[in-house]
Amino acid sequence: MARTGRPREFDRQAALETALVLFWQQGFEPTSLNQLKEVMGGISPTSFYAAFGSKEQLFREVVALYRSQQGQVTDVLFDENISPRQAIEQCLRQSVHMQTDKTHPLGCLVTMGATNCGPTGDAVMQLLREERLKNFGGIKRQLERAVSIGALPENADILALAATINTFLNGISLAARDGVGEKELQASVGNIMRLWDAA
Amino acid sequence: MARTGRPREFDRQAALETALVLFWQQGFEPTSLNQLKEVMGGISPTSFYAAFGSKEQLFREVVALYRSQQGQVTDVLFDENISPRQAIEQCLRQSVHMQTDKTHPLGCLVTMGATNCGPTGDAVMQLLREERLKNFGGIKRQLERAVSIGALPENADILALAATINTFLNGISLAARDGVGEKELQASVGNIMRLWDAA
DNA sequence: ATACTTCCGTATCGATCAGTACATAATTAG
DNA sequence: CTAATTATGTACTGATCGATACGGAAGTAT
Repeated sequence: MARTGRPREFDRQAALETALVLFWQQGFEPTSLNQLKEVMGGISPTSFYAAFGSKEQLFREVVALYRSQQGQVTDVLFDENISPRQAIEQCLRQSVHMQTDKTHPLGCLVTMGATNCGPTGDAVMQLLREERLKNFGGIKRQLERAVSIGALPENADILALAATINTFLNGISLAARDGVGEKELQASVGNIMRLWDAA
Repeated sequence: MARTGRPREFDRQAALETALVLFWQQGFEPTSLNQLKEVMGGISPTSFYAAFGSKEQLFREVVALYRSQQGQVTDVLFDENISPRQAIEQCLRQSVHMQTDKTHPLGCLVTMGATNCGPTGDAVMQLLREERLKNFGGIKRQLERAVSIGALPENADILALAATINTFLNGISLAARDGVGEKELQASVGNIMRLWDAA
């Protein structure tokens, strides 16, 4: 049974997708309500707030959507059914592929979505930071697992290797936005993985 | 001979320094004139515009100041009087040291100063992008020099190695802001330099 | 002294910010 | 039908954005 009341006249999901693109391009703070309303189908402020609550709540929904779509390239970091080395390499290769895909904004929303924030944007900055730290945690856990199953030697400096991988992963976003191509970045992933083999 | 007219009542250089700190913390767009005027000694809008022209012009001055101070850690990329390997390693180690120094905002202004921009911030974004691409160019030139003097083999994939180093360099800013310590990041530099030795 | 130059503080500009008030339209429930 | 519910469009809120107008203050030049 459809719920009561006047039906919504715009596609909520489609509006979320276009909001995602805008936030991805510009980040949280410089993206204005007017811009959002316009790209979300020219909806009215009343419709916007009735459907999404506030700019920050919309952003949180957008981040969740991103994580379930393009951002799932990092999910493999938490997969314990493949080899640790495969998990890391797949994460990096998929991240490079996704972030250099010109069918959407370059770089990563979690990495770049809220880097320039005034005092009002602290909560949003923290939201994305936690997402990044989750990924860093996933990297570390895969390395620990690698040591525990003998895929990496006991004396490997896995904290340093994890930091190296994490830092490289962070850097992909800016590199992509600065025009570095997928080819060079995939070759760079090959370099990073060579560190694994030498560890 | 002192120049004519009423003398300025605030220290222009000191005001620039405090503006640098604020832009470094928050980035270009979310930093407001009110915030700037306050930290710059509580100067009036008239004094601000007379002395600095506009928010964007102030930012450009701030970037130049940063480049001449903290940002000079990358100048070594253009030094042809030391070995190419030393140039790269010094750049990375100094960058890590500077960007994790808690006496000023974490990360790098050139990397993070204008990542979230609306349509009005394009010029500033481009300014920092060009600074980053200059550094990337310096990395590439050092690698070419290394090949030319036999410090790297002829068949080394220097474009891939340059992209790896550049991407890592980009990533240091976010890593530092997310709380990764200097120790782990210096160890990561050691890892990156291992790629050089294996090239 | 007077002109000239430069900086100062206050008050304010139009535009835009995120968010709301209010009356109305469209649907379901009874 | 009426009531209840939910969405709609228009108009508008106070706050803040970057930037300016204007008159006076403080210095130098002659």
